[in-house]
Amino acid sequence: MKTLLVLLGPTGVGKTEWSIRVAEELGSSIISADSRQIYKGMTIGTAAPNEEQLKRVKHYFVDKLNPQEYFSASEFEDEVLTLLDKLYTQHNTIVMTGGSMMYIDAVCKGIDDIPTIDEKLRSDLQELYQKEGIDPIRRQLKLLDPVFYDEVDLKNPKRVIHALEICLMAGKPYSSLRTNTKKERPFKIVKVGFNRDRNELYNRINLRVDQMIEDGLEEEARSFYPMRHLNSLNTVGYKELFNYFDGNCSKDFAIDKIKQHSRNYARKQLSWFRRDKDIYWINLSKSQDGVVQEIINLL
RNA sequence: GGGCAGUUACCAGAGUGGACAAAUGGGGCUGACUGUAACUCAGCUGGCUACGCCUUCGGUGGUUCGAAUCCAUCACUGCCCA
Repeated sequence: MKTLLVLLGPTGVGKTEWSIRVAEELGSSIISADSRQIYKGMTIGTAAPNEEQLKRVKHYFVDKLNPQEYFSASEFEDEVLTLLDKLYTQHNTIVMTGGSMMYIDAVCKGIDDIPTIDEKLRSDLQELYQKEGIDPIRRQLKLLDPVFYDEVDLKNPKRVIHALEICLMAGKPYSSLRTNTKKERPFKIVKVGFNRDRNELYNRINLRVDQMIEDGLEEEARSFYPMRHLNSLNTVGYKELFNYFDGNCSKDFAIDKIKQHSRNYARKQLSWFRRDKDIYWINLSKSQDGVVQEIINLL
């Protein structure tokens, strides 16, 4: 039986190191489910696996795309499934690790087939939104897809706009494209979540940010400064420093914000993961003895 | 030693007799979220045996039907003069 072992958890919990240990034990490579580590050069700020770690285990989807390249959970789904096909000819178990909730779900549960929005439409709607606010967009959505209109959070511009984009792009209501079904996969999925006591997790995050600064995060961010408007750079650790480069705040303030936003992100990840009843949780604040074995026993 | 200003919930900070468990912001917590998701959005944030009750606005004592708001006094803090 082919198996995908998914190791997930909030940022800073220690996924990278633990997943490498597990992968080493299994002789597996690692598929990284991280929407930011996938970009080239964003190494320090995203706490991507370092050289030594990359040497120990082959990683996929790390340091792969240019920041200006488009990517999405759906592309991730496709590419991972293709890759798994190939890897399963050699291995029975593959490890996937990361904290990007939607990327993980895309692989495990599938994502509905929705047209990719072309840039013109995207920028047109964006312009409309900037100029006239959300109302005209809501009205159009109500006309084109009354069903979804009743479901969406109308206060969430991103969701409302996106729904309209899809309707216009597809030429039919977004709701008609939503299947609400979990796709079957030709492999078994085992999900393990790493967590820690909240205080410890937050301490680790804070210390890790200090370490990033020491390791040269500021320079790394500076190299991306000209690309700051790209979605890939709308990332904790960079956007705060951009703000500092702009002269809007002190460096210390930016660093504090990086810590804070990282903590907030960790919390949001946990909130997303908690919904998933298939996750087997391991608290790394308790004894770490036998963790690798505990995970392997789940297979 | 003298003068002035101040002390409000986790923090900052409104409120200067009833509409106050107390504006607002920050922070924190919880949650929603199927294609830009490290995004975007929402709720809660004194306690409780909760559509009602209880304890709060530095301490104490007063005035008043009623006080975070007025008076007295004590404590602490800041600025100014010695």
